[in-house]
Amino acid sequence: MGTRRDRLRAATVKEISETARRILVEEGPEAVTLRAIAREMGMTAPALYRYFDSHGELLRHLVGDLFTELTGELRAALKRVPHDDMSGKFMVASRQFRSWSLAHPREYALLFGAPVRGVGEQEQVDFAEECARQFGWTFMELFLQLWKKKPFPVPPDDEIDPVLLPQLRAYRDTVLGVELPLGVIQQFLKCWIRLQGGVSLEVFGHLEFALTDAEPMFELMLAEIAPQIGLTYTRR
Amino acid sequence: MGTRRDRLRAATVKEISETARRILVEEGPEAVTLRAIAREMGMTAPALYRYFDSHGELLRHLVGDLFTELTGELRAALKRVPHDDMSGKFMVASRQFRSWSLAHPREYALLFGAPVRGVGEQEQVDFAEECARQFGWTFMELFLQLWKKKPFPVPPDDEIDPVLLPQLRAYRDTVLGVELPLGVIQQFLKCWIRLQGGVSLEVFGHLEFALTDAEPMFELMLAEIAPQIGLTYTRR
DNA sequence: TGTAAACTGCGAACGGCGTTAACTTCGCAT
DNA sequence: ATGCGAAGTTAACGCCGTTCGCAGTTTACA
Repeated sequence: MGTRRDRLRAATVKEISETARRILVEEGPEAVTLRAIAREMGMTAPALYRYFDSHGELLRHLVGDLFTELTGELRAALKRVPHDDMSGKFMVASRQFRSWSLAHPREYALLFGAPVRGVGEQEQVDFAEECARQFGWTFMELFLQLWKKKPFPVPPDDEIDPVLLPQLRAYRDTVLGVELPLGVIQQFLKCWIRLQGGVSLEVFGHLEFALTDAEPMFELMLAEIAPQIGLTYTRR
Repeated sequence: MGTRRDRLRAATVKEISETARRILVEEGPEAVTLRAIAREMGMTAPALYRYFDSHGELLRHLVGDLFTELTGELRAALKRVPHDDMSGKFMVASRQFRSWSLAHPREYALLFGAPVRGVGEQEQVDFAEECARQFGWTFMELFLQLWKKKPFPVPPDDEIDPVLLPQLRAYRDTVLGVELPLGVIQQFLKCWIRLQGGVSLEVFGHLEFALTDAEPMFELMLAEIAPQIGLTYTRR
């Protein structure tokens, strides 16, 4: 398997990814064209079809890489927090997510923006989708640790919206495959929606009508969420 | 002003807008091309330049129209609520915003998605921007009425983050031009971020990893927000 | 009323895009 | 050494936004 051609091929794939990434950062998502990538590499566009079936698949691969990078940074940041400091872990994960998003708005748009034509359609088992799952699991895992270590009050099943209940159950049993009250998942979703919702608005500039620096609002949100899940808010 | 040519011109502008809108709805944002619009109208693409300086400006005009439509629907819905029922007004406005967004995902992406190249750059005083302001004011106005009619507790200035304080003050004095505690604006932003943040995630499909129908989560959010601003949550 | 200006459309063209097809070149296994 | 398949090329097709020059029509004014 270690044949010379295989190594060359792997190197080329890597160079394509890196080139695409650089163009994305420097010139924005719409500049990530096959011809631009090829040009930058001293190749021609059709040659890229030896490595990716289409422009969309190349972008999807890029999305996967970005998810992996983001996940890596989150996990690295989490590791730097003492194992028993769950409040610290939650704060760090949330703030790190926001930081990465603000530092990489182009990339963020690709990962969490409106689904883009040519990126959305998956063929069979998707690489990018798996990376996204990894990312999601990072937060979910943290949340589960949180609850297992120091259970916070969650609503019993019969107080959860009957439309929501089966959805939560399906998600728990099919995707998560863990045993825990559905109220925990409801609480997780509530928190995650606030977190990512807020970050999305900020990254896309939809708070600029009133704010030049939305960090205080983000911290305010953290301070409001923390006690809901049995944590104590700690300043940066 | 009522010259024959002026009337024809106005009619053409209107037809262009409607055609663009129809293509947007039926085939998605990336299908709204000058050539497609012209084709559908029995014209050629260069002719459209007699009416809009560029593709981007045409899209910006479309954005303005969409904002106006959305604002109109919100105001109409608000009018159907008794004047003194502020809880009802808040619920209706929030739910109507979500409904419109879910019913018009393509349009929503154009209005509230990641800033699109060619749409973002404005030249001089912008039509779309003014329409967006109108939309924003609809919610802000409701919020002010809310507070004036039945003031809810808001943090005093010296409890607001010192980084946030001047931003809120600038927004109140420069944009709003009304007299009210800065804590009210902070509270408004907190609510608006939750509202639009949640709707954005849902419309863009970023809750589908766990939910097929996010309405219960939206209602849960409303139920949590309502008491924070002196309202009582009412079911749909 | 005659005429010049302004407006509105057209076709052709430029460069860029994704993608396909035919063709060459070169690495590598038998 | 030969033959096969991988990796690259060029040429082409049909899209796209945009510009230019030209025609026909409407308007405004002397």
